[in-house]
Formats: sequence, C-alpha cells, structure tokens
Amino acid sequence: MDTTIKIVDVAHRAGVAPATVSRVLNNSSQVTPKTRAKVMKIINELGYQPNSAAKNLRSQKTMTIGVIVPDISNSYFSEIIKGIENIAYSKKYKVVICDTANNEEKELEFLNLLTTRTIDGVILVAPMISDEEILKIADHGHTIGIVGKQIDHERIPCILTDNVKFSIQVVSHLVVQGHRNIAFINGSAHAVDSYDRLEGYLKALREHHIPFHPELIENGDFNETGGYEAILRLFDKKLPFTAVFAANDEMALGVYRACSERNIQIPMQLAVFGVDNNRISRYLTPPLSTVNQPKYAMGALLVEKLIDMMHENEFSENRVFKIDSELLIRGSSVNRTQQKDQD
Amino acid sequence: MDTTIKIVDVAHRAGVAPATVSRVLNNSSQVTPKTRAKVMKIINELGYQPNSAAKNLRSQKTMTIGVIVPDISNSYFSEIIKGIENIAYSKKYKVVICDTANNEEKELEFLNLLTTRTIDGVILVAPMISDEEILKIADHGHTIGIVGKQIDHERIPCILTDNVKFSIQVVSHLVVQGHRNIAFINGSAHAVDSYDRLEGYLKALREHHIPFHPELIENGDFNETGGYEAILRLFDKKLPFTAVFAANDEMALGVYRACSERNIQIPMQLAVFGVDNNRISRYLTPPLSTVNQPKYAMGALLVEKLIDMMHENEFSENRVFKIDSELLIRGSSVNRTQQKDQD
DNA sequence: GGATACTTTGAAATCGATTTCAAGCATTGC
DNA sequence: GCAATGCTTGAAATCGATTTCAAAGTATCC
Repeated sequence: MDTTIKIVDVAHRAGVAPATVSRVLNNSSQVTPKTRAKVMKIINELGYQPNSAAKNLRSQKTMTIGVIVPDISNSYFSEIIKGIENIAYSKKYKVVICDTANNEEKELEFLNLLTTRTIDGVILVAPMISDEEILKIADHGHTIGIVGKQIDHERIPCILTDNVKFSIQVVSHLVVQGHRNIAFINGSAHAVDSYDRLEGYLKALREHHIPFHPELIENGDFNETGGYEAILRLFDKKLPFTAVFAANDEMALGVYRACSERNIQIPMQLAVFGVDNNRISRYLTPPLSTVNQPKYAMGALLVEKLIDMMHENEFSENRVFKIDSELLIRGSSVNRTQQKDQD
Repeated sequence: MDTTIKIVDVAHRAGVAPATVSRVLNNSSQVTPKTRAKVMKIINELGYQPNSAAKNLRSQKTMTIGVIVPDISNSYFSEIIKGIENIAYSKKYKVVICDTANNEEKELEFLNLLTTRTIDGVILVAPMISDEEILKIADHGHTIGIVGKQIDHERIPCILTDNVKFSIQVVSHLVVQGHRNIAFINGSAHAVDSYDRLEGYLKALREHHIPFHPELIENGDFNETGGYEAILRLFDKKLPFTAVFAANDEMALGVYRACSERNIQIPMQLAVFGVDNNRISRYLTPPLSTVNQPKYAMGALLVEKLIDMMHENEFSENRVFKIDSELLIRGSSVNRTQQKDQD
C-alpha cells in the first residue's frame, strides 16, 4: 500500500473539514461527542496517522531530544541514556543519540540539529566543548541541559555529583585502611571531573596530614589503556605507594591488567579504588571498590527538567542538582589480612 | 536571538528568488558560479540553516533511521549501534534509538514512527515481534532491516551469524578438552538464536557420539540472573557434568557467580563457554572463553544495505549476510593441568 | 542579424498538518 | 418572537522549504 492516508481523506470520509479532524486528534477544542465518535471511527477504520513532518512544521516543534555522550558502550553513559529515554518516551518525546567517540568536532556538528530545528533540545553528557560555546547556544534561545558539569546560565539545567566530596571519602577510606602513600590516576585534563577529583584527593591528604608527592599523580585519559600505561609509569618510578585511586573504573581496569602481568596482588600489595561502578567492576577478582552514581535517576531527572523548561518558558530556580554518590567498598580496597602499610 | 533566518531572508539579501537559494543549498541544478558565490556569501553571513521540518515535508523523507535493541547497556548491542551510527552519520542520516528493555509492546510502539513518517527506515536488532508482523510492515512499503535473524522477504536485508556452526565448534572444543558431560544453558525460548544454538549443541553431541541427556539443558533467559538460577538447578540435579555451554556471556556471568558461591573452580571443576564476547568477559578470572561476532561491522554493513535499499528502489539479490564468528579460547575452558574428565 | 537551442532564474504550486477567524446553529433571556 | 450569547464547525491562511513550469537571457549557427 503506497497510498498513505492524509487528513483530508479522513475528513472526506467522515463528512467534516480537516480542521475538525485535527481538533479530534489533538483533543483540544470542544468537539461534539457525536462528531468526535464519527471521526474516530473513520480514523480507526483507515488506520490514519498524522504525518510528523507536516505536524512539526506547523507546530514548530519536533518532540525530539538529542543526547550527546562520549561513548555509548560505556555502561556509565548507557545507564544515563536509559533514564533519559524512558522519561522522554513517557512524555511523548523521541530521543536521538550521538556517540562522539570523544570527538569534539562530532559534538559540535550534532549540536547543529538545534539550529536546523531537527531537535527541540539537547542533553550534553560530559561535554568536551567549552563553556563559552555552551553559553552561546543557550543565548541563541536553544534548550540545553548538562550532565556532569555545572554551567551558570539561568536556562541550563545541570546535574552533577560532588566529585570533591566523594574523592575525599575515597582517600579517607584508603587512609583508614592504613595507606599513606596513595597514587592517583587522573582522567583527561580538559574535563572538570578530573579537576575536581584531583582537588578532593589533595584536600583529603591535607586533612590527614599526609604530605603530597606530585610524582604519585599520572594521567590516564579515562580509558583502560590510559590507566594501564599510567600505572606502569608509576611502578617504574619505584615509589613505595600501596594504594591507587583511579578517577574511573575503566582506568582501574588497566591497573588490574598491569597488576596481573606484573604479578602484583590486589589488594594485598596494592589497594585499588575506582569511580563509576561500571557493570564490569563487581565481576572483577577481587571486586573493584568504586563510587556509585545514580546514573539512571540522573538522566531521568535532568530530562524531566529539560522538558519542563521547554514547555513553560519560566526559568525555575531549581536548576542545578548536586547528587550524592555512595562508596561501594569491595575487595580491591580492603586488606583482609590487615597487613600494615609498609611506609 | 529569537528570529530565525529563513530562506526568503537569504533570497532577499542576495537579490535572488528562494528557488535559487534552494538550488545553491542542494547544489543540484546549474547555478552560475557568480550567483552561487553571491548566495553562499549571504548564507554564511547570516549563518542560515534550512528548517528540517519544512525540508522533510517537501522532500518526503527525514534522513533518519530508527534502531530497536533489547538493551542498550549490553555491550553486544551498543557495539552494533556504534557501527550503525557511524555509517549512518557519514551518509547524513540521523539515528534514533529505542531500548525496549525486552518489552515487545515498546517495540511495536516504536515501529509506529514508520507510519508517521518520522523515520525513513528501521533496523530491528534481535526482534521480539513475530515474523508475520515484520513481513506486514515490509509489505506496507516500509524499509526494515534485521540483525540476528533471517526473514524471507525481498525487501528486508538481514545479517546474522551462523549459530549452528559456532555452537558445534564450541561443543567440539569442549569435547577435545576431554569433556563428555556438557550442560547447556539456553536463552529465551522465543528467540531463534536459542533454537539454533541448541541445534548446534545437539548436532555436535551426535557427531561425537555422545549420548544426549535432556536433564543437562536449562533455560536462562539470556540474562545474568537467569544463568545463575539455571546453573544452580543443574547443580541440584547432581549430574556429573564437567563443562557448561552458556548461550551468551551474560548467563555465563551467572555461572561464575554461582561457582564462586559454591566454591567450584573454573575451569578445573567446571569448564565454561559463553557467546558474544561482551566487554566484560576477558576481565573475568579466569577470562571467559566465548564466541566473538564482528558486532560493529555487522551494524555498519546492514545500515549500508538499508540505505542503499531506500535510495535505489531495486532489490539487490545480496540481501542476507551470514557472518562467520570466531572462537576466543580463554582460561575458562582450558584446563591447564590437563586433568582428565571424570566420566 | 536573426532564428534556434540551451542555460539560468523566478513565480507559484506543493508537501500535510494546525490555527485563526468568521459563519452557522442552538440556546437563553427578556 | 427576537436579540444576544455561546458552541461547534468550516474556509482559508500558514509553517518553510522544494520543484515545476515558464520566462528571460545567452550562446550558437547559418
């Protein structure tokens, strides 16, 4: 069947004007129950469904939200997407996803969909583009939301975890376990997350009166290979550290690989702590201690806020959400033999 | 800036008709290099971008492809999505994703986007809906592609792996390792994959003249919990099996959990083999032997075919792709001590 | 130089819905 | 019974691009 049914066809068959059919569809204006029934009957008979392009053009909205993530196959991001998707669908919105593969250009290119009015709004998860660029987009009147970073603009809802806070907790936990020489593998330099987690690490050391050694910090770029190479560089320095705090689980995975190759026992010889609670972490041997963020809920909450913002044009004062994370203490950071730190 | 620039604005400023601007944009018809330059200059000056809804309405296409997967956070599916997305974007198509969470209703609902002309075509990954329903959609003139299953319709491109073939290989490998009592944990009953993998399992047994014991088969529904419960049921039967073939890695994960709880050593006391090569598998202890499918390439190939099909209306004879998988033999299925099977 | 063919450009129709504005109709009140 | 009021419905404009068809302009050939 190539001939698609249009609103005029329905109108004809029902003996009414297209306007009336439209009113029935959008059950807005008052339509007599009698005509409504008559029209509905024809709609069902013909299996009519309104053409979305026409609808979008006239109503000036697409009921579509874009989501930009660095890597869809990282469970951290896919859980956020799930939260976004479910809420969006329940509110009749569609979701278009862009996996940038950490490519800033792709991020920018995708944002063009706002200008072409292909999407009504966009959610940036762990954005790479600059704050200025984000602000510029918002100033153009577009609706944009951010996960994982705070942007100061009355029209940009943000949701983020308190990186500094949980980083302090992680380091404190390691100190309580008896560690004093704690290495830190940081993520990509341009990410705020990296910056904040480092800040938490430093603060915690200060709190516990542990001197800070810059040589104990290496960059791992938030991926497995980066983590692997970072820990090898740390090993090669021959420093006496007994614990490592990796700024995410992916990099901790690299630490596990290096330890396995060098026959270093976790946690007996090296305690490891990650961040993100990736799907994978609990299945490692030993299970990886990590920081759990309510990813699904974060996505859900933000998209809800975003949709609200698109509907009412008022800017709610409740715009920035700082979510608490919980530490998941597992085998990788608890030394069952309570072996003392060889300071 | 609320005032968006329209094609007439550009036309005005450039002193030409909208039609000419349109021709420049779609660089189709012959436009004098001089006028083209003049128009392009204005387009760049104003930062004009055509409204997509208007474009879609007039051109009767949306340059958007829908993708339906059961679970976006399963790396098996997200890798396929990546392949689809990358190729699609390179061909100027957008991708809308639907995570059904194994919900058949959501699958059907999403397919409505075809009828409303919100998407030009759709890719179903491991579909739950019946073949009849799929055929019906194709007969309505919609473009639809399938990953993981074969549908016989000249307009439906399919890509799938030869389940029977690799299942035979897996079981043969286990036999070569000395196993004769091999349990099988199957996936959801309605999936063809389950059916075919079981067939491979049975065929292999026959080939090796190993008697078939129905009690050695349990269903695990393709998820971790299902695998966990299935292996416990098998244990409780007190049968002397020494190897288990799980129809996917997720269920194998459940097997690992059960073994860890019951203190059963893998692979010494129980060899384990999975399917999918999930991100997680190689990081398990011991690393999980599994079957690797070229997920990314499969997604990429299928979407390419789908787009071709939407452009030329001819049906290419090259429609069904059976992809070969490779066995990844890792620690979970190789008994380093070469301990004999206690048959 | 003028007829012919070809190229470039513009005016207007079109895609398929929504929405405004006015007309038609029924109801109410005096 | 007639004017005023309130609902329901329809005709036509609209959203912003593309595309058809015709007109204008230019090149070619005899």
